[in-house]
Amino acid sequence: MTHERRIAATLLAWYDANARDLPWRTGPDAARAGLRPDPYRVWLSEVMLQQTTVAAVRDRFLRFVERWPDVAALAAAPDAEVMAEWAGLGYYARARNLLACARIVARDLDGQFPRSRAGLQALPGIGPYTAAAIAAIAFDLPECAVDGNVERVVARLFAVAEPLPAARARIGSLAAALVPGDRPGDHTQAMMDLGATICTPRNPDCDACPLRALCGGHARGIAADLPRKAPKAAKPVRRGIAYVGRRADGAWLLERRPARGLLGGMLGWPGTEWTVSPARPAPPARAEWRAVPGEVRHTFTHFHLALSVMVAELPAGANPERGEFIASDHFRPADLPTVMRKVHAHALAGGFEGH
DNA sequence: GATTCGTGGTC
DNA sequence: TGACCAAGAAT
Repeated sequence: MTHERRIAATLLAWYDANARDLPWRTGPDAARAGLRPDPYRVWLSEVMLQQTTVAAVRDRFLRFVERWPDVAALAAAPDAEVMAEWAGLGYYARARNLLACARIVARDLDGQFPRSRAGLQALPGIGPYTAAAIAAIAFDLPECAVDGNVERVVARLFAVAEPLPAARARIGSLAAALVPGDRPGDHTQAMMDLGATICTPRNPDCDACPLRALCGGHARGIAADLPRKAPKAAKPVRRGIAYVGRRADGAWLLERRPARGLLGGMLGWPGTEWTVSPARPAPPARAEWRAVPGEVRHTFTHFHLALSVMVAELPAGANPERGEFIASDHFRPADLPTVMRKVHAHALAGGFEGH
C-alpha cells in the first residue's frame, strides 16, 4: 500500500467514527448506503462557507432552506429579499451570484445542477474549490477540492515549507494524489473535518490526530508552523459620513448600493465615499443635519473605517436627492449589512428617534 | 499573481 | 484589544 493510500484509508476510518453532524450532510452511513445529499443544499452550504465559519453558517443555512427549499423557489425570489436574508454574512457578491446561479439552473438546466466539475465551475459564484466540492460531495465524483483546510493538512502531512501562495501548485498535486477512487465525497469531507477539528491553524491537536504517524510535518516538529504565508499589508484607515434621516411618518431614508463593489446590492445609509481623506459632500436631503457624538468603527478585509454619523428629521413632503424612504413597519436593521446596522444603533444611542 | 470583497470568533 | 483567521471567487 502506498503512503497516499494509507493516509486516505486511515482518514476515512477516522471520518466514519468522527464525522461532524451538519445540516447539509447526510453522513457517512448514508453515503455508504449510496444515499447522496441534495445538490441544492450542498451548493448553498459551500457558497455560504466560503471564507465563513461553520458556526456562523449553520443557523443561516437552516433559515435559508426553510424559506427557499429548492433551487426553483430561490430562483423565483425577489433580489431584495435574498440580499436581506444574506445581510450580516458578508461577501455580498456571493448572494448576487447565488441568485444568478439559481436562475440559470432553474431556467436553462431544468432545475438540475451539472454533474461535472467543469459544468459546475461555469456557473456564477462557483470557482475551482466549490465546483470540486459539489462534484465530490453531491455526486461522489473523484475531484479534489482544495480549500484552506486541505492546504493546511497537506502542507503539514508533506512538510511543505515553501510559503503560500507560491506553494499552491505543489499542494494541489499532493492533495489530488490523496483522493481515493472509492468514496471521494467522504474523503473530501474528512479532510475538512480533520482540518477544522484537529489539524487547526493554531494549536493543532497532534496527539489526537489519526494521521500523526504518517505526518512529515509532525516528524520534523514543524507541523504547527505550516503552512507558511507571506505577511499581509497593513490596513489604512478610511473615513466617511453616514446620514440617518427619518421622515415625519417614521420612514427611514435608505439607499440601495450599486450592484458592484463594496456591499454591492445591499441597503445602506446615504453618505460620502469612504476614503483616507474624504471630500465634504452635500447631504442627501435638505434638513437640519446634526452630528452624533462619537463615531462608528468597523474593519473590512483591507481597511479600517471610521464613520461620522449625521441625523435629521425630514419633513412630511421631503424630496431627497438620493435614496428612498422605507416605511417604519418595513424597516428591519437586520436587513442591513453589519456596518450599516452599527450606524443605525449609533444614531439611536446618540438619542436620535426622529419625530 | 495581486486586489477586492465582510464578518464574528479567538487568543 | 488588535491582529489573525474561516469550506474562495471575480477581476
